[in-house]
Amino acid sequence: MRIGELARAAGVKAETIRYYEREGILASPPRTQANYRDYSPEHARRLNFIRRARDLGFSMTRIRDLLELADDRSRACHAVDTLARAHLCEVDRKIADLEALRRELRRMLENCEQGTVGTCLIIEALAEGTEA
Amino acid sequence: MRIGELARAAGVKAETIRYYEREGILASPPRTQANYRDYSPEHARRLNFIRRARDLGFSMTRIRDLLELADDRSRACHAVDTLARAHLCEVDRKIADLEALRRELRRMLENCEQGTVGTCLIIEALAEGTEA
DNA sequence: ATGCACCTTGTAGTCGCTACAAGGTCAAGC
DNA sequence: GCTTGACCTTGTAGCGACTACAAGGTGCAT
Repeated sequence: MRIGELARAAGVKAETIRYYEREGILASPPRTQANYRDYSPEHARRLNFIRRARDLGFSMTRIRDLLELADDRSRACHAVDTLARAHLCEVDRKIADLEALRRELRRMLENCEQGTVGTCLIIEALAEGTEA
Repeated sequence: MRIGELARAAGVKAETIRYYEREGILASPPRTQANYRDYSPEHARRLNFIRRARDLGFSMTRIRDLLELADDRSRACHAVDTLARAHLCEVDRKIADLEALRRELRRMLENCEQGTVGTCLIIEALAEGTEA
């Protein structure tokens, strides 16, 4: 399997795959005579894992950890649980932050009276900024 | 007002202020004889505006636009409203994405039976990834 | 033999800072 | 007068997770 084919299969760009290899989270595949990367289904599975974890917002560092854990099938799965839980906490926090921000934006927008900028309460809200 | 004082007042680092100047969203102040930046209260107000908008998640590009609008006090405030509304949409979308992600993470975690990695449903959920 | 899609490497750009290095300035204290 | 230390200056490189591009090699069909 060449890089383009794998890329299409996984829904990423070839450059991203090379980037993952450079970063050491996807093993370097063997090369063909023409020096093309030659991927196995195992590579495809691993790339799939990486993409799925990325889509769930795991960082490259966390994914590295997850992959290491995933490779030792006899290990207790407690560590995996811990990583996932830590990630969930981060997501919770991000959502809370964004929701606070949304409330403020909405408040700004509700007060807009569609006059001129000179009396614009949105601009004013931004200019004051002592009460965030 | 020197850069350090302004930085403390605005709650940013001096480097950040220089960065804003380089990016052209904060005007270059005059210099003292010693070539130190010499800021006026007007600079402080503008920096405050920038920080507040940044804290609300506006991008530098959007802030540039907002500042331009804010400077023309006679202009209709419709454009400001439009920018803020567009930003609110983005925030809404981000929240929705994160909430979907959180649901999935929670589902993964609920199924965890704390066995070994070989049977870990979190790892499996990541490995499969055909149903996101 | 020519064209085209694909592959290779390396480098630089994205965003919003942050960190660091090497040096200049200034006020206070001895 | 001289040192110390806090501050300032510029320029450059790093973060994360890619993305884009350039210059060139390969493979296959026509």
